[in-house]
Amino acid sequence: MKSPVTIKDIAKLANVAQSTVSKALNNRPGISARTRQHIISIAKAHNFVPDAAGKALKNRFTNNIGVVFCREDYPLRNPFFSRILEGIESEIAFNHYNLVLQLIPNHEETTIPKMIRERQVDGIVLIGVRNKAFIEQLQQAGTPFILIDPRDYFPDCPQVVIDNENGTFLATDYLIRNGHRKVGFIGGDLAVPSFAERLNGYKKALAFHNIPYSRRLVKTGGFEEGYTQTQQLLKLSKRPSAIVAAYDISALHAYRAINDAGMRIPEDISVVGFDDIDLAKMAIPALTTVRVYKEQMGSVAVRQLRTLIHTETPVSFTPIIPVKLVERDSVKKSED
Amino acid sequence: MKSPVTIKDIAKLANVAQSTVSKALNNRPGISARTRQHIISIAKAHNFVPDAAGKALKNRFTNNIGVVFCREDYPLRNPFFSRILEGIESEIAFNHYNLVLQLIPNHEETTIPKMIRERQVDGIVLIGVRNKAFIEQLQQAGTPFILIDPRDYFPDCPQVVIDNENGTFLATDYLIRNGHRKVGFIGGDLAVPSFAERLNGYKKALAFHNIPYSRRLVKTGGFEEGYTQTQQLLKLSKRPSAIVAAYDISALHAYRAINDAGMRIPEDISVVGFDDIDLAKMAIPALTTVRVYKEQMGSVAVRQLRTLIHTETPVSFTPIIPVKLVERDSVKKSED
DNA sequence: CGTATTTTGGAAAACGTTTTCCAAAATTTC
DNA sequence: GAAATTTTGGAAAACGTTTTCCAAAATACG
Repeated sequence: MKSPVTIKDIAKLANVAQSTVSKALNNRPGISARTRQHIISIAKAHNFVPDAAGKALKNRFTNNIGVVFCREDYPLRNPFFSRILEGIESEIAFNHYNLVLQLIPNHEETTIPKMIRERQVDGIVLIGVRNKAFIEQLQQAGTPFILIDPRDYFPDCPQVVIDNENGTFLATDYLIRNGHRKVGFIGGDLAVPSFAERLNGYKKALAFHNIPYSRRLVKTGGFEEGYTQTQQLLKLSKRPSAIVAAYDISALHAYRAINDAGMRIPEDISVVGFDDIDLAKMAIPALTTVRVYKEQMGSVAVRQLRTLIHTETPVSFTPIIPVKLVERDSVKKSED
Repeated sequence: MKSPVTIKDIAKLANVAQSTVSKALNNRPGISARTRQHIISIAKAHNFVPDAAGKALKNRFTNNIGVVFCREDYPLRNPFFSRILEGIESEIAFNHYNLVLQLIPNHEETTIPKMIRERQVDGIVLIGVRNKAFIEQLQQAGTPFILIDPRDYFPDCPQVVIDNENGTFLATDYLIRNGHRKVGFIGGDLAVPSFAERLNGYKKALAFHNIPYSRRLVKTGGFEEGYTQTQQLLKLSKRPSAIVAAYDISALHAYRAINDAGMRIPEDISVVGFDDIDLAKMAIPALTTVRVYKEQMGSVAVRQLRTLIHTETPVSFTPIIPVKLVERDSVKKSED
């Protein structure tokens, strides 16, 4: 590592004081246009770039934003989280911040990451964190933070959420309008609030069309159990003609189960997913699903966080990211 | 943001000098075990954590490692890159470093990212960078760096590479051993060295089995053109009974083309991929492919980089990550 | 031309660490 | 018990910035 050129060097070269260089380079008033130009040109010529550590020490701002995922979610390989990260990244890059990525385990005893305790970041975005103790530590420490799609409710925390209920309402409504009266529902864990919301949307759509809700048509459990959940639905004496999956991943597991049972999509059974991950349109047949604007969630979160960082008394405001039904080929439509 | 507790506060509380606190906390000699313990317990009690900026300023080490991808590769949504990133992340976390993520455009005029010029990172890992000017700037600046799977050859740079040639050799050899004499090859851009290597492996396997190489069986071009490439192969008067795809993504596009042509895998035509991304085993039928140990590439790169950072005169050493053929269900086997 | 005002640039301190050097205290040696 | 040696802890400087405060220089005013 070559020894870098410092503000002191520039001052010497320009025959001025350090403070003058600083003023010139940071557009501070108090020096003439002439000297400012002079200094700027010398700094450029010598490739001067102010040192981040020096700046951070003085300014108390690092220009870094931390992005925290749960390790257990395998956020990097999970296409849903990846897209959120893309949104976060682009917004951070746009604002000339740095993105510090951190995966944390989800134990109750998890302590605040080093990067925060050491004041390496000005604020953090948390995705999928469901650890109450962790959040409380953060609040105590006074670190600005924002939650994306929190798995547990932290009602008094700044957060960005998905319009889950509306999404499954749209999906279920769409199926019913296309002649499906018996609609199954598969998905994850009822203890997860966002999943509970999705189930709710399904129920509301049934109610809206005066179709009685039947517990037997709903299969919950592990996030990845779509295969067995679907098998159970197919075994029912009066099996559903359509399935709403709370996650595209579940829907794709359903695809396999349906395929293995010798049935065809959508001729024998229709499927609608939720999330619109990349695989949805790659699947055969392409999956009709509820699109979640994942990139938007990420970028909105960063924008919110930036105001949190730079404002003294933050106003709590919870953006709800809308959803949209994307019609593809996995639903059999009624003729009329 | 609450004002944090500094080393000065601890010194005051413990009735010692700052320097003594520093020695105690950093296991430096020159103080008695008694005072060391005393100071440590006080520091603990007051949740003292040394400030990163202060440390960096003094030490000239940030404990940050930069990870640089090309924006055009969409590395976050690309499962291949994601897995590399997972490997990088786990190795970085293991060493208590921070990961600073940075996507750069791939123009020739791209300048060194701010995080490097400002000395925010101790070194960087570059993935898929094919920009000569960029690499040269880096060398000039003296930043420690390592390349992963470089798209162009930078022979004198530290790098981690895939055993591409061996991979396609194994794939092609496997097909031939299973009775396939007419084997097609699809993939990306010949200007990309790693792709050229993959093509080479295919040729070598043919030669090994005394099968003449035919240019007509090889379809190159865009990374994502697997669909049309496969269509072309299927249209040949004597169409191949098997296809080697240089990337799993290409293979999955081939799946669609084959499906759309009304043929079945592997009964009518066999397919082998390369990379072993997640979708490979999820595909129907599960894709036989060449596994690349992507996580290992990432972690090896970080390990190499760490020695580059902490050594004065680095020894250039190029780890070649091995590959392995993973048999699944997309190849029709000969009876014998 | 002398005074009042404004503009300009510099000296010094501060941010939170670590490290070097030195003096005082404690211990050993005779 | 004094001298020589070792151990212990403190004062100060340094890392690269920014900011505050002040004095000198330039300009305006009468």
